[in-house]
Amino acid sequence: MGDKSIQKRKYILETARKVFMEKGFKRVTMKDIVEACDISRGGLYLYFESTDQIFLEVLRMESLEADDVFSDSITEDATAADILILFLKEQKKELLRKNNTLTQATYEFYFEKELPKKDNILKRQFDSAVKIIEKLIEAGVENEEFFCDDCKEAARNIMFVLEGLKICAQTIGVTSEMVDREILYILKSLGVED
Amino acid sequence: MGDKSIQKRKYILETARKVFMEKGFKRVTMKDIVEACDISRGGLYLYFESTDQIFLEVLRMESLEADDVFSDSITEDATAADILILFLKEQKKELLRKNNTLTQATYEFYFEKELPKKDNILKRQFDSAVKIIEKLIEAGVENEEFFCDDCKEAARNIMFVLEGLKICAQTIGVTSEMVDREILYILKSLGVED
DNA sequence: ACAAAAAATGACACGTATGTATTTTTATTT
DNA sequence: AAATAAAAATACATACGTGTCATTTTTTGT
Repeated sequence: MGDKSIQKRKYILETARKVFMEKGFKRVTMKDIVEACDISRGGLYLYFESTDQIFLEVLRMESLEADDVFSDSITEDATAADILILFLKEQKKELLRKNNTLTQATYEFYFEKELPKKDNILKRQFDSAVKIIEKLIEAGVENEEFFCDDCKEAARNIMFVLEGLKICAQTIGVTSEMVDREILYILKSLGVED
Repeated sequence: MGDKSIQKRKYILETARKVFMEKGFKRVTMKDIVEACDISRGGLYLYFESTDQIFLEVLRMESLEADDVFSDSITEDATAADILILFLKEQKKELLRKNNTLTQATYEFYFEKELPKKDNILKRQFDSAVKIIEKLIEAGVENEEFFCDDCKEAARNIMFVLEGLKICAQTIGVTSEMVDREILYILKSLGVED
């Protein structure tokens, strides 16, 4: 596979990502991707053999980028509380994005595929986020910024709340104010008085 | 529509419910329901005009039953903490049920239909659960069982955690221990020491 | 028991998604 | 520039889901 082929593969993935963002996972067909990429049906099969494969690769791209944003923010020179707030604000922005269909698409994909619950991209993302938040809280406790008995559990709790907000945003809708209240509640539970 | 028709309608809905529980929403076709009910394609269309309609009615049934279970538990003669623990245990049982595909199906349905976020069954269920938990916490605060500044926000927080656990159970998997730890965390945040 | 009405059936026509195989176009090599 | 290889496009065969409709079966009333 030549350099040009690799470029085209990448182009297809990027275009497909947009399609998934517009339509979710289940409503995207090979035809949709073909049309978005302005290539032929047969051509697409030369690069990918199913929408599943395409979506998985899109997800992989996505998770790499997410990690980057994450590590960028924690290398900032700020207090633990600052970083946590930054992180929560970032999450808020993400989960309030109108028609955040890539999130939907991910859920749909996992629902349909009945993937192994033990080892999948989502789980790895979740676990790594928990670890980072845990470290953050530990640092905050050292600094006496936070008060917390069980940092790991506190970190997990934050992630569950965020997941809850995310799915609610996609189904019953959440307002900016609701998210803010949750963020305040989280901070207060760590003993942060604003 | 005679009494017999009503019976048959009910029979179809109950059978369809099982099908949705096995396959989710998106993978269920009229054919699946027809075969499960052991009736003909045309016959089904006499009672329902789409899988959407069937699913919505199944959901409605479900939400009515859920309300019943709920009010049963709060009429018990017990302390606020007891009732809250009972409720959380009930939720735990529900969310750990292997292949809880009706939950999945509900999400899939809401993803696909892009229903009004303001007024839908899920939202009504969520809001009513928040209200009940809020009342419960208020009662607990009166009793000095709980400590809590903002009962409404605490109630909302509990619901978001539960929603987070629910979606995680369906995608990345959660263990019984993880749920227990969350329940303890919730109780501790209300000042309950076990 | 028979006619009329109601309910149920199964086949049909239509649309759409998939994957492959053949043909055509484009690129590469000598 | 011709021959060969690679890439892309098109057409095709298959499969499946939907909704309707003519026909058959069952139920109901007299």
